[in-house]
Amino acid sequence: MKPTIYNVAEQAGVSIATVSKVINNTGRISDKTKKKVLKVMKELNYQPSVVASALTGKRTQTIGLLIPNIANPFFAEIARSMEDRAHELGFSVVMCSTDYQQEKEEKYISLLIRKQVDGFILASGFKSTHLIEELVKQKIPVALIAHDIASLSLDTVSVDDYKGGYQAVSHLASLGHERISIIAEEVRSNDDRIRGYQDALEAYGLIFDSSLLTRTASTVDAGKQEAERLLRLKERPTAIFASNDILAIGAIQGARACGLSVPEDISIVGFDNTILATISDPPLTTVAQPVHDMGRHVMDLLVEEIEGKKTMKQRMMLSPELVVRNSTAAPLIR
Amino acid sequence: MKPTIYNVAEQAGVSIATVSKVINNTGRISDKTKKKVLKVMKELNYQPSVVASALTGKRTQTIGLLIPNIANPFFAEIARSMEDRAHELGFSVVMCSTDYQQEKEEKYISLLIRKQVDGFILASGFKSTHLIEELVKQKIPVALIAHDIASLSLDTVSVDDYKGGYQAVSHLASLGHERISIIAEEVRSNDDRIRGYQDALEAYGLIFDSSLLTRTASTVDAGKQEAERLLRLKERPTAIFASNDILAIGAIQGARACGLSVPEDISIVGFDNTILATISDPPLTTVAQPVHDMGRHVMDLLVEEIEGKKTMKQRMMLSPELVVRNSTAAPLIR
DNA sequence: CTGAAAGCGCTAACAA
DNA sequence: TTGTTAGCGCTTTCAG
Repeated sequence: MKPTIYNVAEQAGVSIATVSKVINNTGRISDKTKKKVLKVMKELNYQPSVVASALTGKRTQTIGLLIPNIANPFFAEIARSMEDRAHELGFSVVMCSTDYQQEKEEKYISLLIRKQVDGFILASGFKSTHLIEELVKQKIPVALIAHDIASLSLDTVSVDDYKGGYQAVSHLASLGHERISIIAEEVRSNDDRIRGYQDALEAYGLIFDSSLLTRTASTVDAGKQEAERLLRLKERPTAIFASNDILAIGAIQGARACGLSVPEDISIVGFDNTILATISDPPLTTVAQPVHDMGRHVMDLLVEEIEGKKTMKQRMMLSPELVVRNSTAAPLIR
Repeated sequence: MKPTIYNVAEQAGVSIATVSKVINNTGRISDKTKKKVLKVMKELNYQPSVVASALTGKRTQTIGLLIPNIANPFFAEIARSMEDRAHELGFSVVMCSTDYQQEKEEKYISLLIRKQVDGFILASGFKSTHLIEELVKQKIPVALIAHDIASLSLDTVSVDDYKGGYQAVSHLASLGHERISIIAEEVRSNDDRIRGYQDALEAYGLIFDSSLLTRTASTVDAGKQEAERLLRLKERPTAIFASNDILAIGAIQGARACGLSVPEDISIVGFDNTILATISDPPLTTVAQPVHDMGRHVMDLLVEEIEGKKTMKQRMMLSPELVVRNSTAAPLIR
């Protein structure tokens, strides 16, 4: 059997209260007995039970992470950064892929509540706002990553999507492109990227042509289809801003399918700067989200919340950064 | 406060024992009281505490997953399939990325033991064999995925690496390639892929040239470097078998850096069939691991073990399957 | 068919 | 400085 606090107490000739105190470093214990207890714990290879301690009202030291899909590189990379920070702070993370289904969101939240997780991190794509309100009502700490919900006052870490869109399009416009198309994903965060796109156009004196704006699901194929469609327009764009790397890679494929080469005939910029951007051919110019910082910061916010050393909810909006690679160039003179 | 079993007992006018029985569907309860209790549970929105029940010796319904890095697409995809099956079976999974560091392996295992996970799944790249033995000794269920440890009798689901290597190289040889190189990752599972490579060569009457065999770390850059080196050999290979998609993509880049085009001048095949293979340019011919089945099967094995309905450890070796895309072709006649 | 009561391993007053 | 004790929320005999 695994040793319990009773075993070490007995072995050390003290009470369980004393053992508990040395485990948690609380109360005042003489050096001598402390040393003795520590020694016995080591000898018995005693590991305090988190379960038992959680039952007395302490934390489970685990946090629930709800993301759309861990198999998506962007989310996997964010998850990794959160996991690392969580471990540094003494927490474990249980992962739940929701596939954007409210049914799963609900199921996993209630499951994790029963398991007494100390808090939740909800990634972009989380739809069930009413569940968040419920959590707040139950005083369960929640933080948002990679999206913001204006109507709710929550700890939030997101990226400045407007700025990201603006940067991407400015880059293209400053290269000399005048017909710039956008392929956006069908999610809320993309609204800001689109606004950034529009404002950048305007800043460069370009007119916004709604036939150059298209929204679709986030798959390589969808990106390819849309790009092909756009490139078959009578007045085709010379540049495409895709709202994530997957769509951008689809767009590259679409361009090639139309017999165009990237970046000579058409420039393409993505968003996220996932591993996909580095291995694409040509390497993708893309707007990088500071994934590492984002993960670290939400976890910090959430844990502070959990440990009660916070008075206010905090929203952090980090800046994206354009990473120029080889999928963009000046348009050919024609 | 969250309602407890006492609240519902009181509200329903029965004892907590009765409530417990209806929760767990144990013992014999009259339909009438059962219905009443159920009703009260619903009214109070009662959720039994997993923590409390775990303390009485029941399961925590959570399993620990140790993988090298969730940000690596191959592991992310496997993790996803395991997560799905776990949820279907009523378990949660907590993820731990070990970065191939024994220090982390040890830390996470001991952490999860304290949290009373019901079992562990250790993915390829797990090094600390002694820790596994320790788990076995403590009667904690363990299963292995994507690798096998011959010396240990464990539930294991892996892929036939030998066969995968054989398939990859057979494909190349049957296309007419005679100088086939291999870039392998520095991990044990790759030994079998190399044996498959060698045997396939022999089967096609080709001689094994050790200068065409190289081992390296698994990064795009390493793949590129090695490919460049190989392609600068006086008698350069006309095909490269890379032992995973990342290396293969690096190899494609290396080939291009040497002014060669894929697959016209050089054929390249990868391994894993991750998302990377589908977005690479050209799309990568690669050996697919049946990730979905693998995840499902380990989880099934582990859970059976956890629930004690198993008498023997089981090893499953699934077959890989060659997926032919556009990175391979017959060599040019010269 | 139902309930009383003894734990599960640990924490936190409160005494001593 | 150390120990006694009453829970935490649930499961499980064992009586009734």
